[in-house]
Amino acid sequence: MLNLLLVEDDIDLATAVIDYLELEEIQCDHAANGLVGLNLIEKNSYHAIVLDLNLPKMSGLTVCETMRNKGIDTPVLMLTAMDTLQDKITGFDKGADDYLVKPFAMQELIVRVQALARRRSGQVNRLSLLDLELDLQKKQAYRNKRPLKLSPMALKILEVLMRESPNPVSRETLIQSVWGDEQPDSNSLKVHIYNLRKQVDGGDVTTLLQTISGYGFALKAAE
Amino acid sequence: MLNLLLVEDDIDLATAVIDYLELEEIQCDHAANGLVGLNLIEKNSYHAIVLDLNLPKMSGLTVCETMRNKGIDTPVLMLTAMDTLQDKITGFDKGADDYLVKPFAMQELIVRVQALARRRSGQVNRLSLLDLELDLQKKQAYRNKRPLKLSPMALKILEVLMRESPNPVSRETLIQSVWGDEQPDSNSLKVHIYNLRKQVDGGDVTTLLQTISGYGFALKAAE
DNA sequence: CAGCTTTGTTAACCCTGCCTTAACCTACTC
DNA sequence: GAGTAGGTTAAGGCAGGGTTAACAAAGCTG
Repeated sequence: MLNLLLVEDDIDLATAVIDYLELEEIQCDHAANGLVGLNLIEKNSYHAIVLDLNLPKMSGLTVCETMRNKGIDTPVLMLTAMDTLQDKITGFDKGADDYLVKPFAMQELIVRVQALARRRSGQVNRLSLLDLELDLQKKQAYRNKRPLKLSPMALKILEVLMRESPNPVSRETLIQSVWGDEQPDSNSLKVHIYNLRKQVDGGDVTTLLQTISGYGFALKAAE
Repeated sequence: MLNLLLVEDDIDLATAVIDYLELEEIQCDHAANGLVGLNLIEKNSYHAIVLDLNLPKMSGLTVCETMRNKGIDTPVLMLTAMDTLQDKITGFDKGADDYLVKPFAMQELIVRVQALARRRSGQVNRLSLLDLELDLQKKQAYRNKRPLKLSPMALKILEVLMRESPNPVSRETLIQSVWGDEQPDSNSLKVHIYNLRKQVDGGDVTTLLQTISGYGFALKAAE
């Protein structure tokens, strides 16, 4: 299920959007000004953010720019009445992923947000990275067309890594997304990574599963 | 440099777009019908695809749907005169990432395509200073496009310096922001700065990491 | 249901690479 | 030429990551 944040000071519009999203079974937090929005963004993890630009306390542009500078890459859809070309260019320049001008059709907001969130929360049923492929329906991965023998848990880890590729995934988020809340209290992850690596990179020339020291792991071609 | 595919049967429009993209130094292949487009998509790898919907041989919607089913997840921007809500919903449903209605401003096409491509390549948030760049997601810095080999601690130091650039940072604040409260009681910082400098300025003409005698360090071009 | 296989967890150990530390070097100042 | 600030090197400790094996749990199979 999608988990959004709406940052919008017009209460009427905000409740309308939230009500509508609920019908679509989309969970949605709400912040009424820029500062509160930024705090929520830093504290929580959302699939996407719908951001009004004309906000009290801190403008939406500043919110977006600030979160990007802090390394938060959640997709942002800017929602505003400012419709000149220059406004749009500025919005994308500050790190927006999409830009929707008021007034808008509720349905369009929804499909655009879903499009933004889609890559991460997985409607795609086949992922690929160079010669590494993952078929999520068959639960089968291939390296260079050769099928890999992966345990269910190794598959989950591979899926998370491939979705984030080429960005690294921290140990915590990896553990969180694979084990959920109750986590093994030992080096299980190390062993799974080891086994995964043996399958993915074993015997092949180019190594894809890189260790990011002190942080986590990343799937990408070595630099 | 970006590498796009434009699938568009209106030759006048296509050449106009391509000419414009060239001014922005964006490389762009062109296909005049859906089938040719799909072939190119399968054969090559693009950063993003601009797809007209009303095409000879095979409609843009079919092209998009087919490539998604084959596991190709290149971002797609649909470009069409069909502007009803239902058209847009259908477009996103078939796997589009963005949807732009004709007529459109060339600049808007460009910024939207760039937004799609940068998200896919994971380059959403970067700090940069001349030819020195820091990708906060990848936890990777580049000098003149060459990746730098930095330890986790060197990376933290670089991040602090880049955020303050071109202002100098005092030793105390640098130590405070990297080590926090319990600090090494020796010349650790000196060594880290040395290693950092070797990576950042090593072998390059312009030095960026300047020493402010008696105070600290600054990242900027030499006077 | 017994025995086999597959999978996940845990512990133990090894090893690499990072951080610290100290010592020495250089340049500049008084 | 001693003092000081910063630069350069090398050594050692240690943590974190890699590797292995043993065991437990769960699934299959005859």
